[in-house]
Amino acid sequence: MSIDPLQLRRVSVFQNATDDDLKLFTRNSIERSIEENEFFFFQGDPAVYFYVLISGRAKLMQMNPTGQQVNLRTVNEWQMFGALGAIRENATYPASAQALEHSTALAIKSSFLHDMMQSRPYLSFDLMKLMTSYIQEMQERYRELATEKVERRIAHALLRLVSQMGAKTLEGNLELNFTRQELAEMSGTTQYTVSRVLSEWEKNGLVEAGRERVLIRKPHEVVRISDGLDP
Amino acid sequence: MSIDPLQLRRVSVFQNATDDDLKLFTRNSIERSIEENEFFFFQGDPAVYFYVLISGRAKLMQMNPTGQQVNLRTVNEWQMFGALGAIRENATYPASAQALEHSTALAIKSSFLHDMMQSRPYLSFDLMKLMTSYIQEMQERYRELATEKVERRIAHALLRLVSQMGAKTLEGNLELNFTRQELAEMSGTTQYTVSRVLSEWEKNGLVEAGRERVLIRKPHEVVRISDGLDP
DNA sequence: CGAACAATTGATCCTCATCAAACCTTGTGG
DNA sequence: CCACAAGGTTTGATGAGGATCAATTGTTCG
Repeated sequence: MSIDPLQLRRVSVFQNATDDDLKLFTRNSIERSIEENEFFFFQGDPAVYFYVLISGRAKLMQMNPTGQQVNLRTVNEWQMFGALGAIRENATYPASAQALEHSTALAIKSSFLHDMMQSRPYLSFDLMKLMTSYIQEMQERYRELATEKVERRIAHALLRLVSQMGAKTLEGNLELNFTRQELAEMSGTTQYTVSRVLSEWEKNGLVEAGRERVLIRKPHEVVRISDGLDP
Repeated sequence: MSIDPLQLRRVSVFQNATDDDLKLFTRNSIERSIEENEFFFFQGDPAVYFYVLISGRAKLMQMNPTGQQVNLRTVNEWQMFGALGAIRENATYPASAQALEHSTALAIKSSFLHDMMQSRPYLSFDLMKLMTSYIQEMQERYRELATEKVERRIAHALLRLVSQMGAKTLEGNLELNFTRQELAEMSGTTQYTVSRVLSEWEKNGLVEAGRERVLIRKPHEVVRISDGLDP
C-alpha cells in the first residue's frame, strides 16, 4: 500500500515538480505510521528525515526546560514538516512533532532533498516561499503575544485554525476539534482562561462549545474581537 | 564614494558568491543614507528593494493597530534586511526598518536577487540558512514570551544582543548601547520593568547600567538567570 | 457502570503594566 | 560656561489581568 507519486504535488513545496522528480522523492521515501500521542521526532534529535503528512493530524511544539509547552503549528494532510533540518547539514529538529490522531507520513531523507535542491531552483524557491510564510506567521504571533490581550489572541488563534484547515460544516458554520489545552498552547494562555472566554462567547451566541469541539456561529463577531473592535 | 564589491562577501548570504557576482550586485545597487530615527521602509510598502547595511544600526519592528510596537531584530553592519520581499513577487515588507543612528545601506532590487537565485543554487541555499535561523529565533522568542517570566526574558535578550553584536570592551566585559525602551521592545515588556530589573541586577553587581548603556559584569550570572537556575 | 479524561467555575494570589512624579544626563545656544 | 530643554531613567503607588489551585461537573468509551 504505497502512495501515488503524483499525489505529492499537493504539497506546496512540490507544486512545481516534474512527474519524474515526484517519483524520485517517492522512491526515496518510507512510510511511517504513528499512533495518537506518539511522536514523529523530538526536539533535539538529529534531523535525518523530513516528513509529508499523508493522513491524520500532528502538532509541532517546543517545550521549555520546565516542561511547559507551546504549540508552534498544526500540521494537516499534505503539509511538510521537519524540513528546517534539511537546510543545514547535521542539524537537529528545533521542535517536536506529535500525532494528534493516528497518522501516517512519508519520511524522506533530508540529505536527499538537499541534493535535489542543488540542481532544481524551483524546489529551493518553493521551500523559501514556505519559510517566508512561517517567518511572517511567527512574527505576527510574537507581536500578538507581546501586545495583545488574551481574548483577542484566542480569537485570532481560532481564525488561524479555520483558515489553515478550512473545516466547514453545513450552513457556513465553522467547526474545530481541539481541546481547551491545545487552544491554550496555541494562544499562549491556560486551559482555564480559554474555557472562561469560550463560556463568555457562548453566552453571547458567538460560538457553541463542547468537548474537544468549538463551533463558530458568528465568524464575523470573532473577527471583530480579534481585530480589537469589540472591547 | 562607492563600496568595494568584495566587501560584500561579509554578508552571510554572499559568503559563497564569486567575485563577478559580487560586482554584479554592486553594480545593480544604489547607496541610501538615512538619518537617525528615519525609516528605510515601512511595513506594508511594496518590497521593491532589499538592503545591506554598510554602516550604522537599524531595527526591524512591527506595530499593531494601536501603535504599540515590538522589536523583531536589530540589524548590524553587513547584515541583510528586507529580503523576505525578494521571495514572493509583488510582496510587501512585513515590518518597518528604522535607523537607530545615522546609517547607510546598499539598496538592491529584490527582482535582481530573485533572478540571480534562479541560476545560482548557492545563493538560495545561503538565504535559506539565514531564513532558518530567523525561524528558529522567532520560535524560541515566542516560546519564551509564552512561558517565561520577564526577568529571564530580559536576561536572554541581553545575551542574544551580545552574541549578535559581539561588542566586547577591555577585561572581557560586555557593553550594549540600547535604551530601556528598546530593551523592553526586545523582551516584550515595558521600560519601567526593564529599569527595575536592571537596578536590581546592578545592586547585586551583575551589571553596570547607565544612560543608553548596559555593561555586563558577570555574564555567567546573567546566563544563569536566563536559564532559570537562579530564582 | 465506572474510569479516564475534558471542561467549568469559584477563590485567591502574584506578576507586571500603568500612571505620576522626580531625577539624571547630554547637548545646545545665548 | 552656564542654563535650560529634551530625552532617558528611576521609583513608588495602584490595580487589572490572568495564572494557579481546588473542587465539581460533564462526556466518552471500554
